Amino acid sequence: MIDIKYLREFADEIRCNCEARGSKVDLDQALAADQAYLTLLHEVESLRSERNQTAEAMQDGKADRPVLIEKGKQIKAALAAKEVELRDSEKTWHDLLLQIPNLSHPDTPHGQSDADNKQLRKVGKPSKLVKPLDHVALVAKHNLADFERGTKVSGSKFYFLKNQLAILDQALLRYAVDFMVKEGFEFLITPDLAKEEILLGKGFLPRGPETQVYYVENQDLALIGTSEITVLGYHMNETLQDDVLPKKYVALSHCFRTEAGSYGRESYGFYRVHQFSKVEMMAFCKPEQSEALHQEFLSHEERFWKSLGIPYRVVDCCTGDLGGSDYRRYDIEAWMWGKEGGKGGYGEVTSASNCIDYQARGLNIKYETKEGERGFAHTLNGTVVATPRALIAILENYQQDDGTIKIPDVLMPYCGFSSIG
RNA sequence: GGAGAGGUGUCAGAGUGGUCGAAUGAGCCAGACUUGAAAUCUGGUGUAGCCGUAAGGUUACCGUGGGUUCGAAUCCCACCCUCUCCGCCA
Repeated sequence: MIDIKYLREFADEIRCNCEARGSKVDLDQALAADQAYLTLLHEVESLRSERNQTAEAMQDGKADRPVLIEKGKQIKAALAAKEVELRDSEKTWHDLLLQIPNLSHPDTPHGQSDADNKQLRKVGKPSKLVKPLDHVALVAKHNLADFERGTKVSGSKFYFLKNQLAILDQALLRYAVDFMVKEGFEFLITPDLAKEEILLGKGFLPRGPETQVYYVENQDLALIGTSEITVLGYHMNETLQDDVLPKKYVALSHCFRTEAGSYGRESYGFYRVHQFSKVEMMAFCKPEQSEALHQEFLSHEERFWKSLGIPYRVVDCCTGDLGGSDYRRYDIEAWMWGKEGGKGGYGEVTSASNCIDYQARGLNIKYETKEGERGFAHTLNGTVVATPRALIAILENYQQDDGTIKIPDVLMPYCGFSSIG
């Protein structure tokens, strides 16, 4: 959530930022709602003050009791009506406020969509293959997954992982966890469901036609789309002492996304599915620490993908491609032979975001220094690896001309085999 | 799932209709005493919104949400959570 005081003071800057990000929120409406809310707040508070004074006058017993009681009744009635107005007004105001996206880093490239993202570097080269297959063909060739039965059991975009690929999936997740634990990250396996209030605090849009979230019927629960939600919730309503900051976690969870409205080539095979597993970095820190931590996250991601031997590129996401809570985001895109109709291309495998205080404000996560300085913490998140999407990159880049698939060196100890087929 | 107990400030723990943002103790901070420390003494010590240059004022917060009342930490209702016992279960 954006800082309302900042909005009041720098409305024009926010307006420009909303435009750059392609946000449809009506700022004037939000500002008007804020004014209306404040006016009502003053009215309600002065009525409450009057009520309190009347009740106090009652105690000393000097005044005329029946008169005071009558006055109290009148205040009560007036207050009841105003409080309803106040509550409505607050909801309107809050709903609008939630739609305002985060500020953008000054160096963030301007653009409309992911096509305008700025490539920072390319690392590694795709190996030369006579006739590279895409992962769907490789999976079929080696009996590594079952999409048809996934659909039969759970619907489209569900799958079963099978045999060596299922082992590889586990190996990759475990390798990623070990990789981050070595860096001093605290390991969490989180719940796969979270309360709706946490999703709201994080700034996810609530139940509605555009939602990406699976809700549990008759319960205040949703399946998480990322462990970012549960790890943020972990410190919700807490004040973190600065001697423990930055706090760095590596979290493992399943992730569930409805992927409403996404069809076609981008959802081919494992690329876009309803359920996946993800190893995610999360950090909570003081404001002055977040930029360096963001770079650190990116460097962990790059070292991880380099260690797998997968060619990739890094992009600095443009304003139009940023999520609502992102202040700045870097994506790593891995080489995949199945992209661009078999010619090969880069597909997103990680993203690292600095959300500054946007998420912390919504979830009430603060920091406090010994000197007594208090404020909202900064939060960051970054993917280490998500499966099965990452498996696409491994299968397609490690296939050999003889039809077998090699296992990346670093994963062999986790797999117990060195090739498939 | 059943029975019982309970949820109050950093912690422990009082408070059963007004004088309670909340006793008392501990902790913490500052000061006094001391060569230093301990002990002792004195003072201070929650968060957030709004108004205000500030001093300060005001509102809200005693698990959550409703209700009763002129007035609620205190009474009523619902829910959540914790603990103990029983049952069930990977």
